[in-house]
Amino acid sequence: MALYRAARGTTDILPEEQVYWRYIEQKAASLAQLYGYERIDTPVFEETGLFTRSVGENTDIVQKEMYTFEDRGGNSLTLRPEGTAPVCRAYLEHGMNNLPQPVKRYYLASIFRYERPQAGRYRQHHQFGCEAIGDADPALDAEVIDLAWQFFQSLGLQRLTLNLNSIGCKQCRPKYLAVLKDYYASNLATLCADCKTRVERNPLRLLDCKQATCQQVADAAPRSVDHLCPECAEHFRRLQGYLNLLGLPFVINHRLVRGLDYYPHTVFEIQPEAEGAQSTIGGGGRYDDLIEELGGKPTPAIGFATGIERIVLNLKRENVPIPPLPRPQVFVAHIGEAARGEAIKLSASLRRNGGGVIEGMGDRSLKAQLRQANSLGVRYTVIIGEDELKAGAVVLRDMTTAQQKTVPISKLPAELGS
RNA sequence: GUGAGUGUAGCCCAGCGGUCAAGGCGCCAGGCUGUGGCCCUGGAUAUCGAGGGUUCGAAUCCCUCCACUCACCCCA
Repeated sequence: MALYRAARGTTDILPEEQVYWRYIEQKAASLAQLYGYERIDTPVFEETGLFTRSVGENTDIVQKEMYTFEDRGGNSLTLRPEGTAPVCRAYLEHGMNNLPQPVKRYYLASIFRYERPQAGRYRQHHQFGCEAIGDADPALDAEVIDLAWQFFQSLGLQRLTLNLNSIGCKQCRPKYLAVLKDYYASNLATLCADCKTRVERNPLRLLDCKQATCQQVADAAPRSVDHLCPECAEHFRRLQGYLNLLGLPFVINHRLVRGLDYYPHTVFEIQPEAEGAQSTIGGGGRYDDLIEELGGKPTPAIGFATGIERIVLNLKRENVPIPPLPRPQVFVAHIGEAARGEAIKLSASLRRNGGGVIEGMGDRSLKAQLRQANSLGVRYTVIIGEDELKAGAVVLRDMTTAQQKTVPISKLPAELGS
């Protein structure tokens, strides 16, 4: 029947799903506003270099997941695979370093990654993200984490875990990585095949391998928090103090690392308790070196992002009640062609008055039109036939009580308003 | 990129070698010629994922491909 279907890993968001999306977007926007974030929309594609440079040449995202193409002018462009770099690019491009710091921006945007689709994972997904650029205060870390946490709270998601870690800065991280490599080199025999290659390629990733035996090795591995330089240690200590002040129930997870190269210092992730492969619904951290990497002055920053699809998944899983979207409450039915013109005029005037109206179409029987009104779930049906036309009136039927009465057209708005 | 499972109307699905591919939901219409929801009756909608093979005969068996789902990798 259908000649085409949505491309692999993409999906249509149908009206049944839209309730969740509107609910989430509205919560995101109002919460961001409470913390002083203003919305920014960046283009869906950017010069490829922006991402290879910021996300990191050796990350999976850059190596195998980007939608990169050449346009007719020969430029290499890439559909954005994450939201932070474009915001940083805009920060620099528009001289936002001249604004009061930190600059706070949020976005709701499509993200594209060429991956094998599965539950909670798509080739086009959507993120709500916040970025606070231009301040190194650990209080800003705490505020961002609080925003992320409150976001999920306000959505009604329970049973979440807030994981926190610090993976050091440019100074202390290399030293820690050396210690980590040494430790793993001496445990090489017990590691899974993937981990054996990670020891050289991406040692931090060793820590969150899902293999049982690797987890035992990871549990006993040297901890990044024990190898922080004094500045990083102090930052992390103060952050925890602020989080305690806020009453946020964080747990320090020594095995929490993040997949993008640009995260130093603070990293955090929020995970639902429910099982399933996609355990993370939101995460973030500091990216103090990114603005400089993109050609700006050294500028500390922190942000976080959440996947809307995964939030929807969890809202459904936890049966969180979602308020319904408003729909027209009036159906206008007509009997015969003569009444048709009046039905059209009446519908239009009700709408201009601010009321939603659905009109019966075609020359269908009154019975059929009422059936439709019923399945649409409207509160009232207005009926216009020849009798009403002559009298300058309509029949107003209350669909819930099945009571109906004849009212003059001029009185109809008042009747519906009650 | 790797592995497993599944593909029959808009949706849920029966049929697993032999009449027009069954049922439910939904849709349309009638019973009630100007009145919905319940009930009853009727109707429309399926190249049985695609291509090839085996067979007198394939939705059913075999092969290839595609898609979907789930998991790994990785990530939101």
